[in-house]
Amino acid sequence: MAISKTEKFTKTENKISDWAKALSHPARIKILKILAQKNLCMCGDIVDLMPLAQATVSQHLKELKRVGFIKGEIEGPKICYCLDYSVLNEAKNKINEFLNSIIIQ
Amino acid sequence: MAISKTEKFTKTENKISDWAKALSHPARIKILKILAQKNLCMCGDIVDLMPLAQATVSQHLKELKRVGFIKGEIEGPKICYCLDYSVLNEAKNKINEFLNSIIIQ
DNA sequence: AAACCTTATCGTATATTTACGATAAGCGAT
DNA sequence: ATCGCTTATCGTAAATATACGATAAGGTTT
Repeated sequence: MAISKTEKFTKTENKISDWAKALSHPARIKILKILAQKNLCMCGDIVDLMPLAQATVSQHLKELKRVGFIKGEIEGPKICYCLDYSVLNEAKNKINEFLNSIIIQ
Repeated sequence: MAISKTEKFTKTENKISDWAKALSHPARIKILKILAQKNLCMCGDIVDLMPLAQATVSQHLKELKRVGFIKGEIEGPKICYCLDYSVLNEAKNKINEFLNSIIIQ
């Protein structure tokens, strides 16, 4: 974009769109699914299951971390990723609330 | 991006992320809100309520039309936009279903 | 410490997104 | 037909996003 117009919109509008942005790539949807199935997951295992290079997966993980959907903890030489259910729940509720508010009159 | 990797992901992963992409800008969240309040809305009225130039608003409307969240009908010289509740409902349900599937074990 | 494994970051290329002014395209009224 | 109004599209600039190989950074093991 040219210049960010974040300040022209409300906090809620920015929050909803920011969560949506984190969900706006199929790779990130797939990563969230993988983490949901395994509960805890070594970074390397995620990379193995993804059709993308390690560096690219790392970038997607960073974006998911940015909004707080996942957390990573150092486990020796590896990193153990897991979902942050409280943030995911908040996002789920607020997105749902928003969509309901525009659908139901 | 370099090369699109859409074919490497499932139809559902692509669908969810595509809906999320449409919601990934505060301007588009605001446009949906405006349309929800007014039910029907002339394009010009939307432009007047947005902190962006007419050409930019038109681009955002195009993205919302692309995924089917809104429809536009020609009304003489103007264009009347409205929400497509069936598509919005489908998106709401599928996004909610997805988030529930990763939150609830 | 050296070799090894794991993952983040850097550098880079390309595509896409966002934003805007200017213009075109379509309709209504004069 | 021309003028005025409305909105999409074009052209363009700048920012972001996506992808990958290469490298760095940090821990383990030998």
